[in-house]
Amino acid sequence: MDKAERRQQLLTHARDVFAKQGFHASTVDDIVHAAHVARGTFYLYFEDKRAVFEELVDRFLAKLGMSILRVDPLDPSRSVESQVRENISRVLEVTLDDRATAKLLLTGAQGIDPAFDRKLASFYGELLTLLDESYTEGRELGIIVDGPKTSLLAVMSLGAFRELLIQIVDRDLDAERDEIVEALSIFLKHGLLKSFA
Amino acid sequence: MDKAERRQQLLTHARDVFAKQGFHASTVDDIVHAAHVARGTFYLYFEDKRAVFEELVDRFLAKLGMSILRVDPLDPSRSVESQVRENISRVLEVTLDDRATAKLLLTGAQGIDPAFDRKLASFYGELLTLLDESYTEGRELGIIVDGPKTSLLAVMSLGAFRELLIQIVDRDLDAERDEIVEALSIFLKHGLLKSFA
DNA sequence: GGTCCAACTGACACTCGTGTCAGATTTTCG
DNA sequence: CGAAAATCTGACACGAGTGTCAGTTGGACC
Repeated sequence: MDKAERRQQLLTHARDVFAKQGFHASTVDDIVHAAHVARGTFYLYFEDKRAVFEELVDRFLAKLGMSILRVDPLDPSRSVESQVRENISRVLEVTLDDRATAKLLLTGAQGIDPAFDRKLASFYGELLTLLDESYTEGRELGIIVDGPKTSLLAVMSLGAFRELLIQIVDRDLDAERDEIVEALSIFLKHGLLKSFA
Repeated sequence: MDKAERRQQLLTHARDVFAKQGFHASTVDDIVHAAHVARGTFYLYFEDKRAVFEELVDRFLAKLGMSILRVDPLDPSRSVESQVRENISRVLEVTLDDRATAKLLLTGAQGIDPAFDRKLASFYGELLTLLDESYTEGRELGIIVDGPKTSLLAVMSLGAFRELLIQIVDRDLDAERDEIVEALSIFLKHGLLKSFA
C-alpha cells in the first residue's frame, strides 16, 4: 500500500469514526483501530486529530462551493427558477453522495476550535452574501417579495435548506431526491400558503 | 450567601463561560474561577460539568416549550396568521431574553453526550410533529400549499426560524424584534417571490 | 468566648488521551 | 541474496482536567 492509499484509508476511517461518534468523542486510537494500523502510523500522515477532521471538511466545502453557481436572472436560455432548482439539485447530490462527511459538516463541526469555527462562519457568510446579492438584484427586477430585508430572506432560505439537509443526513428523512428539490423550490417560491391564482 | 444563591451564581457563570468558549473548551476550573469559588465548591452543587450544562439547557427548553402554543385554525377570535405571529414573537422574546443560553442550545449543544443528544432530538422532533400536524390540518382546510409533504414543510419552516435565531444570537444580526417577526411571517406565508395579487 | 455545624477550600491522586521515537518489519533494487 | 531505504509499530513519558476529602473558615446560638 503506497503513501497516498494509506492516507486515503486513514481519511475514510476517520470520517466514519467521526460520523458515528462525533469529533470530541472520537480518539486517535478509535481511528487507527478502525484502520488496522498502529498509533504511530497515524502521526506519519497527519498532524493530529484536528488536522484530519479539517481536511475532510475542507474537501467537502470545496465540493459544495463548486456545486453552487451564481444565478443570472437575465440569461435568456435558463429561467431563474430552473437555475435555482439546479443549484438545489447539485448541493443535494453532493450531500447524498457522501452523507458521512455531510453529517460532520452540518452537525458536528461546531466548537472544534476557534480557528475552525471562523472558517465555517466564513464559508457560511459567503453563501449568505451570495444569496443577499441575488435577492437584491431580484428585488430590483421586481421578482422578489417586498418588505423584509434581503439579508433576512437570505438567512431564512439558507436555514430552510440546511435543515432539510440535516434531517436527511441525520435522521434518514425518507424522501426522494426529486421530491426534496420540488418541496424546497415550492417553499422558497410561494411559502406555506396556498396561492389562489 | 445561601445555598440557592450560590447555586444560581454558579449556573450564571457557567452559562457565560459556556457561551463564550463552548462546552468542550470550558473546564470546571474556568467556571469556578469566574464565580470566585474553589474547585470543591462546584462539586457541592453539581455532579459535574455536564450536569450544569444540562440544567441550563433544560430550563431553557422548558421556557421555550411554554412559549409555543398550538394554533387553532377554527378559533373565531384570532386568525391563524395572528396566532402564528404570536408564537414567533414569544419564541423570539424568550431567545432575546437570554441570548447566552439560547446560543448554547442553538449552536453548542451537539455532541456533548449521546443521552443529551437524544433529549435535544426529542424536543426537536416534538416541534416538527406539532408543525406537521398543524400543516396537515391546514391542508385539509385548503389553506396550505399543495404538493410537498407536510413533514418537509415542517422541516423547512423550522429551519428558517432556527437559522434566524442562530444569526441573532451568534452574530448579533442587526434587526428589530418586530422586523424579524414580520420577515418570518411574510416568508412563511408567501415565500420569496413577489405575489401579483 | 466557646462550641457546633454548614459551607468552603485546594492540594492530591488518578484517568485518559496524546505525541514520540527507538526498534522491528517490509520493500526496493543492485 | 543482502543492504539500504521506506514504512510501520506500540510502549512510554507527559500534560490536562477530573473528582475527592481532610482540613479550614465563619457565623449562629447559648
